Amino acid sequence: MEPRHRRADAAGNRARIIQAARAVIANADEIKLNAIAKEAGVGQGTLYRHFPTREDLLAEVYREDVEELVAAAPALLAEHQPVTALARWFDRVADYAQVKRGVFAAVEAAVWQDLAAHSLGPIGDALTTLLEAGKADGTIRSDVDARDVILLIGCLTRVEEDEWDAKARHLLRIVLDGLRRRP
Amino acid sequence: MEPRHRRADAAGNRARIIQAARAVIANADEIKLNAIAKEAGVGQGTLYRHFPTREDLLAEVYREDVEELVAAAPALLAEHQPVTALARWFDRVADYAQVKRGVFAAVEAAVWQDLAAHSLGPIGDALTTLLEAGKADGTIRSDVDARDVILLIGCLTRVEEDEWDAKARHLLRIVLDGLRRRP
DNA sequence: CGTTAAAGTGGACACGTGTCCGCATGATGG
DNA sequence: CCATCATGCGGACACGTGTCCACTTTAACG
Repeated sequence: MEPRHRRADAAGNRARIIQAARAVIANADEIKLNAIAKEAGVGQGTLYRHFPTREDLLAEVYREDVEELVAAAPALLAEHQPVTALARWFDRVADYAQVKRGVFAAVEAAVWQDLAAHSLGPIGDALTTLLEAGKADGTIRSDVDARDVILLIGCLTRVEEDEWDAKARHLLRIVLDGLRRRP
Repeated sequence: MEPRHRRADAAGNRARIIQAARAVIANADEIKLNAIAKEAGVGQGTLYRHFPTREDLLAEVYREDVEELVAAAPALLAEHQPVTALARWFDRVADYAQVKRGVFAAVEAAVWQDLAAHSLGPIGDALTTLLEAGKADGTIRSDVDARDVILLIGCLTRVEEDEWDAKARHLLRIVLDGLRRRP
């Protein structure tokens, strides 16, 4: 009486949807869900059951990038002072968002969806690690949490392509300064 | 061969659309453009010609609030030190966004649409006034402009209703600290 | 194997957005 | 007052999103 798990074909469809999504994202500049469904050779109902929201799909497509970002946090902490580590991590975020352009917004949406569900999610955990280290040595203000930072980082979503280089890191620097403990 | 101005009826329709928008916003919690058109007794084509985007319409509906916000800047500067004035102005923003809830996002969208058009727009001008005063007396970092701040403030858009009181001002405070000149 | 019921499917459908264009309307010059 | 035609109207339409449900497939069990 095990939960009567899964259906091999369902997993196949799921995989094919992700693959199709990658293809569409790579080739078209528009990301239309129904186009992805068609490309994958499934009905839209199938797509929407596997990925209830557009964000769910994109988050899955870019899961690896997210994992990389998450893994970077402890690594940076091992090498740098907490505030420096946080600064470097912000740099990574800027790099990621620069290349992945439109997708950043969607992934971010997925992240704070996690937050709404009272679970921080992987990115939130990574951030918490960085923030706690900074609080512990007194360089980060004690009244901030991962959620605050994710919200603040969200402003990158609005930065236009052609001003990215000029604005993104600059904005993150301002945020970082805001997070520092006031002397 | 004067520009062959106007059409009295067009102005009337425009006014009726705004009125209808107010009604819909007040009564329904959903803001559907076609519902507004219907309420106003005009076709959707008419609505879309007068207000090409949803933001244009909402910005018009809340023009008064925006003007109030704009007017507050110089008034606050007359009474307080620049940083304090900026802090108070942020408070106003928080108040406004708290009451106008969903609309804040749209108005903000309209604002940075202005920015994209290389004109700061009224809000941008108000912010510039505040920032310049702060730079002049050395309390605000010199490398920020109104656009940066508008982008940063944009994070309020994502704050949920039920955590507004706890988060909004807190986030604005962090931003403000980020804007301060580092001692 | 055959049965059975849950798991899964896919496309039709409802909805909101935004565009487009043939038609009417009202200001203007005669 | 009438003729003219730019200005403006409005609704039909195309499109993308997301939902729903009658039907099919899979795999556990006898």
